[in-house]
This record gives sequence, structure tokens and C-alpha cells, in this order.
Amino acid sequence: MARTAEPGRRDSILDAAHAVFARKGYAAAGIADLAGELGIGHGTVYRYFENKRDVASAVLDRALGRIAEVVAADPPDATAGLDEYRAQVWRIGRRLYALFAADPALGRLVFFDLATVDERLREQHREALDRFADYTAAYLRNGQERGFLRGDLDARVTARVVNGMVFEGAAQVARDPTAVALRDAWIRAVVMLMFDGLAQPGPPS
Amino acid sequence: MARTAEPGRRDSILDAAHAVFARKGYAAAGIADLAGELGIGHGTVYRYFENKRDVASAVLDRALGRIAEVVAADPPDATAGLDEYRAQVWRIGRRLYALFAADPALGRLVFFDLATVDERLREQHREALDRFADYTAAYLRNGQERGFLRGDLDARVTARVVNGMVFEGAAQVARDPTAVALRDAWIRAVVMLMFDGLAQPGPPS
Amino acid sequence: MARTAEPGRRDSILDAAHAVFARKGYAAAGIADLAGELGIGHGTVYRYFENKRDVASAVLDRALGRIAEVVAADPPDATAGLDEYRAQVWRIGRRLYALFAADPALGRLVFFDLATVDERLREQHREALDRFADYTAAYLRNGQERGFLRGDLDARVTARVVNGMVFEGAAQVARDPTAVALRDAWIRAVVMLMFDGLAQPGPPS
Amino acid sequence: MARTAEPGRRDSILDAAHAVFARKGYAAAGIADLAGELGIGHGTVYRYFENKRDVASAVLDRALGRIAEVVAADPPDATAGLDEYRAQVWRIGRRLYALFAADPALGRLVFFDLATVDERLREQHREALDRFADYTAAYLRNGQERGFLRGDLDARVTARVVNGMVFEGAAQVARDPTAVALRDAWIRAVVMLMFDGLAQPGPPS
DNA sequence: GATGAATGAGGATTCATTCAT
DNA sequence: TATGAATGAATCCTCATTCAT
Repeated sequence: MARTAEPGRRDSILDAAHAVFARKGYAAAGIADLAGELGIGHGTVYRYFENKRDVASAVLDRALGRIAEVVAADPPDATAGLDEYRAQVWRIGRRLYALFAADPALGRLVFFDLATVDERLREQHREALDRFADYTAAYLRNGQERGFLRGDLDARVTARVVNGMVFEGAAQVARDPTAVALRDAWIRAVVMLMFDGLAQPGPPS
Repeated sequence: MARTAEPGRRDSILDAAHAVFARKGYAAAGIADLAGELGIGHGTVYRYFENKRDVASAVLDRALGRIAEVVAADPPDATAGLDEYRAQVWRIGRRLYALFAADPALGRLVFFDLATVDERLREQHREALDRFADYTAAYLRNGQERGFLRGDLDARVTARVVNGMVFEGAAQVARDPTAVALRDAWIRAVVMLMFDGLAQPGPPS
Repeated sequence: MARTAEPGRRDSILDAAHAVFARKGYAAAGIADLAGELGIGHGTVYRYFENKRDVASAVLDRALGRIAEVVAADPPDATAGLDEYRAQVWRIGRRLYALFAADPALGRLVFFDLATVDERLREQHREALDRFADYTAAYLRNGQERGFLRGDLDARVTARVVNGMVFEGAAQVARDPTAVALRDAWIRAVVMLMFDGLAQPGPPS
Repeated sequence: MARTAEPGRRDSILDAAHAVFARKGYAAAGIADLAGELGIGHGTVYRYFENKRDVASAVLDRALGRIAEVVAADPPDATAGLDEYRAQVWRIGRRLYALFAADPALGRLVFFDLATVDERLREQHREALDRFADYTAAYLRNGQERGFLRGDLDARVTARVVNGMVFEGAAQVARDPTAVALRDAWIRAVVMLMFDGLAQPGPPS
């Protein structure tokens, strides 16, 4: 059975929901809108999902998974030195930007709409951010262990701060799609903050 | 009569809305909930506001204004050198943290719920973030002009990245109130990123 | 006390109600609209009237009274012959038309809006029409007694039919104010129907 | 399946609305009343109609259509002489009376309640009366052309006057259902006015 | 008397969800 | 399995009415 060829009902419903939730917002989007987008009866949605928030939950899961794929593509222990890590950050940054630029709905869903549906969805969201922070923290710890990152940084907290910078770029795009043009400037700013700081390098004191 | 003492109806409705919207979310909160919180008739709300989203708009305005007060308390051109700026970042960070810790609802409203109500509210939100970015950019440009910040940083973009770090702290608290305990660690991480970068200072190479 | 000079609050409220009810319809008009029209507080209305339908009742009463004045101006027994009666019908017709033309709201209130408010108002309306029919019937009976109107006409029913013709002219104006231009044509048609019939007068067969 | 036997949801809603609007008046009738009358959920009404006034509009349309059927049953050019026309007026009068007697709600809806809902409904009402007047005018012109009605009568205006007489009979019934007893007296009065006038036929002067 | 702030009953409308076909 | 007609809980909002000032 060509299960790979056709996306499957469930997935196409999620695709439609992804689009519609992003376009109208979760609250304003009706189940009938999702079904209308697909040209199927709205009762059908309930054969694949318990209820509306279950759809939202699945959409959020998928969206977070897509982000996780990008974040987790490089293994945290692969970098041996500062330059490699710097290159890796550029790489991940670019991939993330590509993801959010290709699908501006993604950012809107993940960073705004679906996080406000429900306490449970909020929890889902929180957990994903925690996972992402763990990833970043692993990079930082790897750098500390290998000696090219400061030993006195708090990996857990710094990881969240770093992720905040990165995801703020995505939120930016979600708020204003023209912000995709900032891609390289944004990544450069992040890299500069991470590896150099903003201070004017003094004369070799 | 101590007219200063009593907040006035309009303000007390905003207070209640602030609390209720943060507790239940905008969509789930009914006008009756706001009124119930105050022990007034729900019709009364409509003497002070056009409709529900008008309440939300005013709540958001007030919340953003409160943040603006903290952000704008220090004038951007007051810092003469790196150490002063570093101290100022600490100061602002602490004040912001104090604000969001004192009222965890604030972060939830500003960074999550009220930004998803409406296209107009989203716009309101966007504009406020732009104003905040302008502030931070002014700090950065001041530092560049005085020579203690790198001349090659993109003030406009970097300002947004920096704000992203800072507000992510607030979002953190909004997502999980126990995160207030991270206050100093968070600010230290931000300051380290801004002024030092994460790289292990090498031996005088 | 110059009670005649100033119209009195109660009357000015009725004036305003007359105008507003006719403009917006009874259901759509709010007590606040009446008060706003006069520049008085809406609570004040309740010092002069029990409630909204009490205002409507008084407006209807006054309107019906105004019509009654015109209808009852000529005494039914004053006409001695057919020509006098015909002249009288012209006179009454003209006066009624003048009344409804001078105040198009009148027709709308009496023949449409205020008759649908309430069972009690409907009753008020019915009674007034009965009184008007009694008047017309008295004319007809006077004509029968004096021998210039057919003895075999049913005065009670015919009176209502005649009034129907007449008031339909007012309803016409209420529905479409430009219909005032039809005044003479209308009265002529009514007079023709009453006194001549529509049949082509045959040769003295 | 006897699809003709069951009226169809939309129609049964209109039936219920017809009854309920006539019983309570448009303003006082709630959508829930209509639904309750049918034993269906009130949300169902909104599957067939946009909103309450849309229901009213359809009810009015149907009611006016029912009257039009009766009015238009006889072709205006079918009468060759005065006696035939007189007979036809009797016939139409009887049929109209039968219609309004069979369904007293009809008159109340058409001549009172539904004409006050809305400017658009008022317009609908006005147009229908215009159409009815056109019909009657066609009868009159036919009579003029064939020479049995007075050449000097204004067909357009007289048609409205005549219709006023006729519909006043229906309004009468709507105001007071016992008025159905007046049927023949009413029609006789109308016919007398139309064909004979009220004047006592003089001796061959 | 006059005012208008406050009230809450009332009703239109929406839409997630169910279930017979 | 798919459908969409039916449902009614839920909620916004209006506005007649009250009453303290």
C-alpha cells in the first residue's frame, strides 16, 4: 500500500490545520474551516482527532518536531574547537532561518497561537523548549569539557538565553515576514554575542 | 475624598482583566468573569469599554507601558564606559526581573495571550517591541560613539537580539513562575554574552 | 404660572418620542435616544412615564387625538344634501392630508409602529379606529335619514370601508413621503367612489 | 419516499415563524420560540437562515406570495362588461376573505408586524403593494378601454384606493378575528362603492 | 426634581461535537 | 469510513429600569 505516496488523511488534516490556525488564529479557526480547506466533511476530522484542541496539540507536536530535527541534526559533541563551534552555530542558525522562512506559519503557531490554547499545550510547549535548551546546554558543556568555552558559564541558564536569541529571530519573522531579510545580520549578531561579546577589543593589554 | 486612594472603575476593571486574562487566557475569560472578580455587574464593563477586545487592548497598553517605564528609566546616553554600561544592564535587568516577578501575569499577557487576540493587538505588540528595540539600539550606538562598543556591530539588529535574551527571561517566568529563582544567573548570562562572549579567554596569544 | 407658554417636560418628551419612534422604529429606539434628543438625562423620562411602552402609549394617544380632532371637526348632522356632504368629504380629506403631510411621522406611528408594540396598544389602536368608524357611520346615517344616501347601505361596515380608503392615503404617505403629491388625485378618487361609483354613466336607459 | 408529504425543514421553520411572529409579535418572539414550536434545537434555525430578520423576510415573502396568488388568479383582461367585473370583484373578495379567515395570522403579519421590522422589509412590503396596485390598475384600465368604466378615473390612484378598501377588510380581521363574520357585508360595501356609489339613485331627473 | 452610574435579564448568534445514514 | 444535519452550551452585548446623589 502506497502509504508513503499519499500523505494520509490524518496528516493532510494537520497540514490544513497548520495553515488555518496560522492564518486565522486558533480561536477564530473553526473545525469547519479545516475541513473546508481540504474539501472534506467536518465530521471526518473527528474520526482522526478527539476534539479541536487535540488537533492543535498534534499540530504543535509536529511543528516542534520539525524544529527539533534541525536543532538536533548536528551532534553536540562533534565540535572540537571554537572555530568549529562557531561554524556550527552559523549552520544551525541558517537551517532554522530556512525553516521559518519557508513556512512563516510555523513561527506564529509555535511562538504565539498554540502556546495560549490550553494549560496542557502550554506544558507541551514548555517541555519542548526544555528539550531544546538541553541540546544547547550539551553543546556548551561539550565546549567547556574540551576547554574552548568558559568554565564559569552556567550551561543550563546560558543555553536558555542563547535559545532565546535564536528563537526571537523566528518570532521576529512570525510577527513580520519581511524580517527574513535580516537572516545573515541576525545570525552574525548572535554569533558575535556568543563568541566575542560586544565590547570593543582593547589593544593587546 | 481620597480620590488618589481609589483606583477608579476603569482602572479596577483593567486590574481584574489583567488578572483574569492571565489566569484563564483571553479566549476562555468571559466578561462575566471580569465583573465577577470585582463584584460588579457585567453590564458595567460596557460603560467603560466598547467590547471585550477593547478591554484587552487597554490591558496590553498598560502592561507595555509598565515595561517601557522600566526600560526607559535610564537614559541611553548616560553611560560613559564599558563598566558603566555593564552596571546599567545589570540594573535594568534587575528592575525588569523585579517587575515580572512581582506580577507573573504580566509576562504571560504580554508575551503570549494578548498578542494572539487580534491583528490590531498584534500590531500594538509589534510596535511596542520596536520601541523597546529603539531604546536598546540607542544604548548600543552611544557605546559605539564613545568607542567602548564594537564599531562593526549592527545596532538595530543586535538590539533586537539583546532584547530577545532579556524578554526570554520574562517569558521563562511566565511559563514557569519558579524561574524567578534564576534571576541573577540569568542576568549574569546575559551580561557575559554581551560583554565577554562565551569563549574561554585564551592565554595572551 | 405660564403652563401654556412652555410645553412642559412631559410634552417635550412625547415630542421627542414621536420623532424618534418614527425615525428608528419603536423597537430600535432607546430611552436614551429620546433623552438624547432633548438633551436631558434618560433617568428623567422615568419621572414622567412608567416605562417605555407607557411613553409609546401616550404618543399613540396624542397622535390618535390629533387625527380625531380633524375627523370630528365637522359635525355629522350638519350636511343637508349630497353636495354638501361631498364638499365636506373634500374638506375632511384635505385636512387629514394636511395633517399627515405636515408630520409624516404621524402616519408611520399610527398605522405601523405603535400598533405592533403590545396587545394593549393594539387595543388602543382598535378602539380609536372604532371611534373613527362611528363618526363616519354617523355621517352615513345622517345621509340616510335625510334621504340623500342609499337606504340599503350598511352604515357600520361601509363606514369602515370608507375609512379604510382614507387612511390608506395616510399609510401611503407614511410608506413613501413623495406620495403627498397625490393629495387631490386621492381625494378625488375617494369622492368618486363614494358618490359616483366607477361605472361609466350609461345613457338614460 | 413521500417527499411531497413532508414540508421540509426550511418550510416548517417558516410555518412556525409565521405562527409565532403573529402570536407574539416579531420583536417579542425569540428564535428559541420558533425552535420550541417545532421541537428542534434553536441552532438549527441558523442552518436555514442567516439571522432572525432573514426569517422574517422569508415569512413576509411567502405571505405576500400567497396573497398575490389570489389577486392574480383572474386575468385582468378577462372581463368584458360591468356585470362580469362586478362578479369578479365578488370572487376575488371572497377568495381573499377566505385566505385571511383561514389564517388570521396572515393579515397581522403582512399588515402590521413584519412591515415594521426593518427598512428593507418595509421596502419589500411597499413593492408588493405596488405590484398589487398594478394588478388592480390593469383591471380598471381594461374596463376603461372596453368602455364600461369611467374614462376620467385615475387608474393608478384609484387602484390604490380600491386596494385600501379591500386590505382594510383583512386588517380588520387581523385586529379582531370575529370580523370574519362581516365577510359578505364587507364585500357588498366595497362593490357598492365601486360600482354604484353611495348616493341614493335619484328618480330619472 | 434631575441625573447618569450601575445593573442584569434577555436574546441573538456561534460552533464544537454527536450520530444516524 | 465519511458525511453533514442537528444540537445546545456558551457568551457577547444591549438597554430598560433603578436609585443614590
